Amino acid sequence: MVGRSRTGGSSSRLGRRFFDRPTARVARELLGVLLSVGPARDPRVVRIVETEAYVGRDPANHAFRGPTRRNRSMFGRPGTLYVYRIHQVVCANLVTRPGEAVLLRAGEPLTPGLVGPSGPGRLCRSLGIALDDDGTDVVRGGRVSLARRRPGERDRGGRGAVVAGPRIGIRRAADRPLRFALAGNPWVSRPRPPGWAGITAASPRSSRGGGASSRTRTTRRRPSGGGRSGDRTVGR
DNA sequence: CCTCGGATCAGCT
DNA sequence: GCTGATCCGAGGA
Repeated sequence: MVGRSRTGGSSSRLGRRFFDRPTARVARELLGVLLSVGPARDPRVVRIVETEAYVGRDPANHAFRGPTRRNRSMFGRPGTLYVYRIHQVVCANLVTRPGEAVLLRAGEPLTPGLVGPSGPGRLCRSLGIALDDDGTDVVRGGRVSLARRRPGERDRGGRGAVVAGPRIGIRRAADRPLRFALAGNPWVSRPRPPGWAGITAASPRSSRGGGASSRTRTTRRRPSGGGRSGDRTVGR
């Protein structure tokens, strides 16, 4: 389901307007969107399958206490990339409105060889997103860009069922479900949101709208040795 | 300056 | 399922 013809625009690239909307909604609609990083001739691409919204008046939001040197990107234009470091990894967010953003938590690898895009830190490491990319405007398009589909590719029409739940690693996040994921997608990080299991597991008449679960593979296989680190220092 | 704790992840029980 | 590595940012003294 999902309107396949909402194609008001001609370009598949996400524009400023897409991001300049309520954060939770942007987070939800980013599911299914293609995220590309690197040179146009050889980009690393994933399909976003899990996100989290960080809204205003939320203590867990990095921008909660106003602008600082670290979070200044969060006050940039809608579509600005906010990359921060935690422990030893980096996480990427897309700014919606000033002081609010969407954390990219996981992606389904579309580029051969891409590994471990499950989890915000792994997603960045796999794609090659670094602190250098902080402040990038993905609407203008550069090393990092977002699109509904690949160039010349046909519209897939629909992203499948979406499940929501509390955010990961946030205390008292029980207020409302701001974590979104594609139901049944094997690349969604754990713990899985409520409703996830119901889609793939035991559900007599679950086959509703196409087997999102056709891929009965191990959730997180690690091609140790083959795919390699995927850490290949991307450009510059 | 010092303290606290984290939008994580890997590894072990 | 739980713990610890690891280290920087933010805030208070």
